[in-house]
Amino acid sequence: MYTIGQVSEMFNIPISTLRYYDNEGFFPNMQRHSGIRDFSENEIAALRIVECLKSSGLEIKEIKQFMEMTTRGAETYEDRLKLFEARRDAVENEICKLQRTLDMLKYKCWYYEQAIKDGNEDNINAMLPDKLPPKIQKLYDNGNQKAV
Amino acid sequence: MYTIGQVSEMFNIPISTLRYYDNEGFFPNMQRHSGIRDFSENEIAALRIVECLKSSGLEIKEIKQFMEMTTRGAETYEDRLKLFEARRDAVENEICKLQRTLDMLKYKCWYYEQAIKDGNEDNINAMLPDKLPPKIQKLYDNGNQKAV
DNA sequence: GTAATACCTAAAGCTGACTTTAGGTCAAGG
DNA sequence: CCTTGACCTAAAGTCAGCTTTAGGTATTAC
Repeated sequence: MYTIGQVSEMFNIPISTLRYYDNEGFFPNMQRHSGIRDFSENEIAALRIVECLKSSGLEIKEIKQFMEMTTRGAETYEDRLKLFEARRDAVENEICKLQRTLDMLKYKCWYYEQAIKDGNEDNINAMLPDKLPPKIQKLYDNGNQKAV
Repeated sequence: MYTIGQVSEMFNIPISTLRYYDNEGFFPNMQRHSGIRDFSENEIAALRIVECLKSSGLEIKEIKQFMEMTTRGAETYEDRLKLFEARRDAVENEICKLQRTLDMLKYKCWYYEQAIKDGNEDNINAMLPDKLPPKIQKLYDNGNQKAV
């Protein structure tokens, strides 16, 4: 059993945010003693799922809906599976997108290293769009790919 | 040369957003003819950089500062390099974090597949926290890792 | 016995990133 | 010649996700 202050420290989440989450219904079974919240292992587990769903890009109101599902037991297993599958696919997609962003950023690092050496951007710009050194060309092309 | 409507179509960005970006100073050298914006290859390139910096997690006002730097020429090469290096590191970090999220989501998919087969979560919960099938255990452990 | 600390609520406030509104210009088509 | 469509501006509005404020209770520390 933990107090809100302890959970705040453990997870590095402001107390105000934990109370906000509680108001949103993220801890449907949380107990209280004389008004004070009791975070049990149950709520800790819920919070971990909340963090996971949040970093997968799910909105607060959708997390709320998921928490409602968990209170409805076995009849929502299928829906919950579908939700996690959709989140899994979304995150896989997001990782691909970030990989392209990363390649673009690496290209830009190379670009400015060269510009610093040369004192200007003329040499580099003369190589665009397809006469860059092979490794850099790859970063550049990959970084400029359109989303699928 | 493109009109705002053409750029909007090309990039799938609302016209209102392009005008907002212009007001924020993202196209410092854009020309106009009798009030109407002329997007040249220059602005197209700027927009690509904006998109890249945005998906790296940079805020609008910081993108604005970057655009100011580009207008100050060679004296800001070092600063621009530092910015891109910082963004590169941030995105590498974000990809790692999303990889952990992804493992957690995959674990949850397995979890609900099992729950559907079993009709309840009892068998699975009896395996927690360290008696899961090896592959699943890996996803679970990795997904529960704390950020570095 | 009073002061500091950790908890509580409801409601208002804030920030970022747009988007919508209300009103206007200008060129081409029927 | 008038209406349709694509452009323009400044300013107000929206939405998510918190955070702050104002006011209160309960326990421990000196």
